[in-house]
Amino acid sequence: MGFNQEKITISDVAEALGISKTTVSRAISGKGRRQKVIDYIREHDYVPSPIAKGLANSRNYNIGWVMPGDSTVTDLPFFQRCMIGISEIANKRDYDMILTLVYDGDITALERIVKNHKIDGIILGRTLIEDERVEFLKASNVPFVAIGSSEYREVIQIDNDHISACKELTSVLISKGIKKIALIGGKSNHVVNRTRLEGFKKGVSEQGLAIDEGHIFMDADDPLSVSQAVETALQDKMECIVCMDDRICLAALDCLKRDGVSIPQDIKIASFYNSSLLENYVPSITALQYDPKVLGMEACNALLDIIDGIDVPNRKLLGYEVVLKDSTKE
Amino acid sequence: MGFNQEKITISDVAEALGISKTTVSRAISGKGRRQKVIDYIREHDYVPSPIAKGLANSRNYNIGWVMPGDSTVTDLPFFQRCMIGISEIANKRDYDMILTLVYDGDITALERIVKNHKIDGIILGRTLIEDERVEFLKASNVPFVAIGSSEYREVIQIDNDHISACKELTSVLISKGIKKIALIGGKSNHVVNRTRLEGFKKGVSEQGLAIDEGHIFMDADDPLSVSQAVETALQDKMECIVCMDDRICLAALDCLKRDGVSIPQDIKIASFYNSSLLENYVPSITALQYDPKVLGMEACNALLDIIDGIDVPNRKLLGYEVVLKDSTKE
DNA sequence: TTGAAAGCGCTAACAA
DNA sequence: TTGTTAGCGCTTTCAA
Repeated sequence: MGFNQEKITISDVAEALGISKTTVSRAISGKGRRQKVIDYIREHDYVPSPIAKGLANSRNYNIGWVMPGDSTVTDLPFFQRCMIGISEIANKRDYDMILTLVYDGDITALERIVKNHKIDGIILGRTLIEDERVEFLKASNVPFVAIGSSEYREVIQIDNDHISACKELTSVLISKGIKKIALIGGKSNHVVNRTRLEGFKKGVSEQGLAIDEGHIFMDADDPLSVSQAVETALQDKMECIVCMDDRICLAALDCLKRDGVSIPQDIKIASFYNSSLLENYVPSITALQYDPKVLGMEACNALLDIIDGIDVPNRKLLGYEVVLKDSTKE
Repeated sequence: MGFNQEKITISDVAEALGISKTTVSRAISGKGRRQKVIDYIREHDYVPSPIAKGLANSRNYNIGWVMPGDSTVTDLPFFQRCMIGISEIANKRDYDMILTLVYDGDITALERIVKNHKIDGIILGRTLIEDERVEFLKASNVPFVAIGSSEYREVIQIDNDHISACKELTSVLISKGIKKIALIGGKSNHVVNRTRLEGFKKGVSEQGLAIDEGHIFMDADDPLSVSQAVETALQDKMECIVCMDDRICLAALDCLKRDGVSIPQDIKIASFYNSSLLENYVPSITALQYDPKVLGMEACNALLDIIDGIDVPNRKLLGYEVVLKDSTKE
């Protein structure tokens, strides 16, 4: 059973050294510090079995990384970067990552790893306003953290500081003299979009402008809706279009190009999220810059801390950069 | 330790029913069939601990899915689709998937899951001509299968039938009267690219044309190389450009658009790989169509069969579709 | 500090 | 068909 390999166990080590398993175990876990043992296991490269270890203290040294199975091309790079951060930290702390795909309205895959006790904790990849995954996890008492903010107060959250970031970018734009500013946003049941909207409004208010609800286009998550929003913005002679994410921004840019509108002469444009998709665009696009990898690392550290019984803050917000480029030049 | 939950064990079930653990165990694994037991465990929703089960028969009911950590935006959708197929089958067969990112020249993450016995087998995400991952896995005696072909004979491989597919598409194009045909390909140390090249040449030969090595541009894995290749093709008045994958095709289309070359009037274009990136292009692009999800499913089934001691064929090739669209219209 | 022994929850001989 | 027993490889009381 299993694949053959030099299966040297803790008993072997104990026997070879003429001491008890207990001593070996202690030496390994840093309690007893017997150099002999350390040397021996290194030399014979003995690796403790995580399965046995798991059985002994009901853990399996795996965490679950839950990603929406229906992620679009544009989401993927973000999740990939998070994932890199997660697995880097996980491995460093001797954990591995079980990847689970869940779909809207079907969380069976999540239920299975929890019920089967395949994981010691879970990292949630994106949060919704009403999130059945969160509900389920709370009910089943599994340690978990969410990447992205959540309205559920008790949930441990790691997020970028979208509010401050969006507020700042908006504010900076307005302070450059822009008065008529439109916002095109994605699905409003994604927490992140709500948060960005909030930041935007704060930025507008901060600069003493009125919120122009007529030019805030939410739920524009397909090219057609974006196109309609852009057309309206053009007709109403808006000076700047702010897009909530890279995909929307790209769609908007497409429309503008199609219509022969030049940037930034005819209209300015900016994005609340930068990504590889947007990076090489000409003209260069003013955008907020985050680091999803760090998000993953922080989330993983938080989760493992919780598992280890260490207290972690309920909410951690990470930094951002406002990067001004040609698309908003005077 | 671990999160609290109604931890009902096999002993509890045995005691409650006044029978032995063995009988319960057998009933569960379908040996003994005692309806009483089945009913009881369903009712009290008892879930056997995979950790204990694992310890007892040295398995952990996890498979490793090894993906290149430095995948580009264009690769991601392919891997995602594979992944969906893998986890679907894995879950169905009561396994979970540990995701491991490896980098060119750094396979430590792979080594760790193997050495730590965290997985019962491995699926490799892409194959290289000289593959240190393959070397390592062979040496360490872990069951594994590769998605994509490999030159290592003994390796179990699941792949699309690229040779036939590329041959057929090439052949079809030529049979429509095209004589001067250029090929732009990616990294030649990727097995898939070698295979596609081979299929292309076969198609050309099949139609009685000579291989025009001067217009086969390999290792064009950046926009600049693609651009140079396209320019050469245009200068030399090629009638058709065939691209090895969607990314290259997209880059080529960019060049053509930039140069004001119209498709298919001025030049025809086709791709050996279709994807969501290419799908909505105008004009529609002639391309080969595969299903990465099926690839994942087949790979997973093969791996689990191997783990279960069932023989599987060394090589399995999946189907494809040649989809002719506007980009190659007369 | 060290070791003997029990136990984590399951499976697999071996007997009955 | 059923039960008894002995592990799987580790951690952790509890004494020494």
